Amino acid sequence: MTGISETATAATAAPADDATPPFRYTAELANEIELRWQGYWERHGTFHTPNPVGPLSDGYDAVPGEKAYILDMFPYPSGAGLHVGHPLGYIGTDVLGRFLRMTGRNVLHTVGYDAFGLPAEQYAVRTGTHPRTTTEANVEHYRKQLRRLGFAHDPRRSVATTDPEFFRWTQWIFLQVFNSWFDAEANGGVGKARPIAELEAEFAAGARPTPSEKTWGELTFAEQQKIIAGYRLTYIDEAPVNWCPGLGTVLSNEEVTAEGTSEIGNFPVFRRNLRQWMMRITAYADRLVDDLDRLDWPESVKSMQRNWIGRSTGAQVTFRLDGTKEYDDVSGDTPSIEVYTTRPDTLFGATYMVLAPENPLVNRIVAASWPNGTKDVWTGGAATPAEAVAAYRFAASRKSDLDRQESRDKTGVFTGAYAINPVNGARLPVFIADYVLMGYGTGAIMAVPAQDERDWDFAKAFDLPIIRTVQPPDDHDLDTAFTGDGPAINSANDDISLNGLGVADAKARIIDWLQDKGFGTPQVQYKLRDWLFSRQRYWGEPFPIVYDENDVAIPLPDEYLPLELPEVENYSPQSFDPQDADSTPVPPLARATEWGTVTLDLGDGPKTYRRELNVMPQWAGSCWYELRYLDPTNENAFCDPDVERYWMGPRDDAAPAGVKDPGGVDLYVGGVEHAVLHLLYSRFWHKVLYDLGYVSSEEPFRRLFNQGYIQAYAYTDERGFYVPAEEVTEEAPGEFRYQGKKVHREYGKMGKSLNNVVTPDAMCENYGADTFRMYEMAMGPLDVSRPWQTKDAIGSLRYLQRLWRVVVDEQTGDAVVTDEPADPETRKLLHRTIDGVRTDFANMNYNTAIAKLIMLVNHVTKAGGRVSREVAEPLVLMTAPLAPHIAEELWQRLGHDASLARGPFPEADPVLIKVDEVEYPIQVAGKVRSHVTVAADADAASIEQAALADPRIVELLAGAAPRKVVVVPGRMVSVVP
RNA sequence: GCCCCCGUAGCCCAAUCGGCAGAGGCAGGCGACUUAAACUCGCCACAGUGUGGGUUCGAGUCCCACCGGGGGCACCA
Repeated sequence: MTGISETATAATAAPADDATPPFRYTAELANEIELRWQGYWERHGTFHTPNPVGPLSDGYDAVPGEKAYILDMFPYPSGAGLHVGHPLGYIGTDVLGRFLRMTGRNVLHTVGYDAFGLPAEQYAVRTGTHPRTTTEANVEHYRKQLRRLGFAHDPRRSVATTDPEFFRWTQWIFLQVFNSWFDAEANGGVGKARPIAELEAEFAAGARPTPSEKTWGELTFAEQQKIIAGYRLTYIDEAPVNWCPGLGTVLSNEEVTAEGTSEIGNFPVFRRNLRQWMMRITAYADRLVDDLDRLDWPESVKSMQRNWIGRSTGAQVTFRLDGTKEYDDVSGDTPSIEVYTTRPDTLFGATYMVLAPENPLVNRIVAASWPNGTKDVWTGGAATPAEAVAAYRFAASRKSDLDRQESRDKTGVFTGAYAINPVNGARLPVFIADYVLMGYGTGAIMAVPAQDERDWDFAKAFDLPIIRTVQPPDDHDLDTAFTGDGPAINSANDDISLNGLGVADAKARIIDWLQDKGFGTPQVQYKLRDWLFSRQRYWGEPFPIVYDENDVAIPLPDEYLPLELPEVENYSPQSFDPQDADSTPVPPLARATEWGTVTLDLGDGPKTYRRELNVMPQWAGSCWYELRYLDPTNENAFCDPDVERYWMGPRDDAAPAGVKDPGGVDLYVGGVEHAVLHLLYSRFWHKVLYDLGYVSSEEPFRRLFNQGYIQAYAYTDERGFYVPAEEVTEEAPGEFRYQGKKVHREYGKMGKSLNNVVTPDAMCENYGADTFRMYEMAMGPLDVSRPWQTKDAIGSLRYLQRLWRVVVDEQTGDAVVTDEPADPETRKLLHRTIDGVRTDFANMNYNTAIAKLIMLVNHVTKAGGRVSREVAEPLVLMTAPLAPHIAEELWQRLGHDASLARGPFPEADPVLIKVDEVEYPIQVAGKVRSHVTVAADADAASIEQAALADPRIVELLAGAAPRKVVVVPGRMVSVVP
């Protein structure tokens, strides 16, 4: 925890002094007004949003219009508190929510806290403070900071994932997932989750055969459960996982960077086989990809998810090994190699094969000695294939993922074995090489160097033949592979010819043939792996699972929820040397020895059970929090189905034509960094809940918007130390000084270590929350990143001061508007402004809305004299979503008793927006030469006539008839001489 | 290496379907107010749209190439 107001602030609004008029809108006055109205809103429950049914339904009958569910990605409450970058999205959603509420919508908007997580735990490890203590203090601090900004949040709906009343349902949902399996046949092959009980019934009835000799009834409970575990949507598996000794925990694939380090802390991550909880997210891979098309999301996020799921279609093909070697060591069968390929059309061009070094098949196929025809480069210098393979495997095992990436040079050794190409009987030498990964496909490939760059490189390095089976275009560099489309060549046997076919047709033809002959089948592959769900940490949700004497995982019955964390002496997972790949995780809960075993009566008398000692990852709570906001006090369900249907249910009119609306939150705003973590996990959980009938929406977030980041300049002195950014001055363009000395400017994040943090607290103190909100929205469109410049905020303060003076006399504090009507010009401007501001707000174009408001204020200010109420009131109302406190204050001073939170919002008179005359620019030879003013409803012919009659144009044409005249009604006239 | 997004005034940003490059703000200059300064108010100036081609009557906007910035992916067969 740090002090938040220690930041020095050089540029601030000038303080009020004796010379300042007594009722000027200064920072001091703004602060007084803001605190007062925040108190008012809280006392009156102004932003309590009614549900259609249930305990929060008070006031629902008075709701005038449609609902709108607006959501921010909830924050992790860190000890450092907020800086000015954090609230950007929250202000954006607040402005929209306030605007919609003023126009009659029932707006649900609140904020909660993603409060389980590593920092509080690491702080606990260092200081012994319970993570709950730290977390609750941080949440309190965040609440205060956010409250000060005047958000129209429903405070009753704010939850924290660490509340037992919240994680009780996180655990409950986990159990629903545990008690479900994915029936891929269901729903016309789309597949859906179904209760495990239905699966057990199928086994028991014999409708589904057991994978053993015995019938279901003959199997023991433990044996049955072992079979069932292979179906559950969450299950324990011994599998290669990402073990991060530096953090003392395992991590999901999504939490590991491409460099093979942990996303948090940047520690090395190692692949280890460990027993861990997994979530069968891969069962949903198709739906997760396909349903992206139904979402109103940024294309970049969609493409990141598509990429992560990595669906590809191709074929699995069987290559028989050349049967000259004795393979009767195990089964007597001649082994074969299964490969996955997306290019079965290139089968005729396969010239060798590669197994991943870790592929278990390697042991069986290694030849006793180098066969005839073995080239020197294939042997790795070893005397026998076995030696070469052993040496290569050893070397490969020593390479980290990072090492593998650093060099793309192709390495490998020959196994001494040959496989037979099913399409032409060619003998293909089988290699092992680390460019083939065990974790994808079958861990084996057919290599087609002519149509694959990697295979090309390997073939060149190992002197292997290259056969082109797709005709490259004439301009193709013949020293490279050709991976594009083209007619097949060299691709025929006695039975089938692909020659002349394009890639797609050739694929279809050969797959049919392979299937016909029993050599292969069509196959879909995914990069997505199951989600590793357990963590060796303390500060997370405990699994509601116990184990019986046979190690069978038993779900805790509902009445045992929430299962709370035990008190422990020491919060740290066992700590390890970050480089120690062979260490083994030990969860902190293992220290709670009494808690770890428990005697329960789960139906067959009291028995002793062992508890699960891992906890859930931080993503668990954020997988469903948007549902809890809807019905936060419900003790019987995570959310009432009627409430969910009202706020998130699918609606025909919410999707573009031809798209079946999946439902979900109407607008979800947050940073792009969650593109494949939170946003993929929560979609998965939501789909399970949908399949099980708990929610009516198929997707959690119908529309997603990524806000930009507020970045900041940082300055280093000649020693390289960061100096306080707020005290740096620009002496000349590009020349920056701190205390007279030159400093060097950098651009990037805002952070304590860069000495450039500006807090919302400081902005409120020096300008007021309304100015701060206004400035953040005026800086540019919400989705664009921009640099923070504290001094620029003065412009927003000036606007609010002018608005204030429109209503209030700075000397007396009295309202000064007149009841005289506005002059026609002002009235027209007003209605054009209303029209534009409405559109801009609805599209979240706040910067342009602000520009229009400033124009109107400047217009009436410039005119001098008292401003008509007819203009002043709409101005105040239109400013309200952006700067709600001053707007409430002025609204009251204009004589209104009620809050403006529910409107009215001004409406533009269509008659007044209409223009009756249009000034057309006239271009001659593409250059603007003159202007002519014509009635707005004039037809093209009369516009042309007027333009050609213009003296300047007559002069330019000098009597010649124009070759062509282009008239764009409402726009311009172009004359081609 | 591949893919995506963005380059408009000193700075942050506007500019419907391709139709007069400027809405707004900051900074700057001049002036009013002030004993003075700050605040406030008024007025003013400032770019031809990263570069080079192309399409068009007309290009900031569309197409191609390149340069600069940001992001994603990176042996996924």
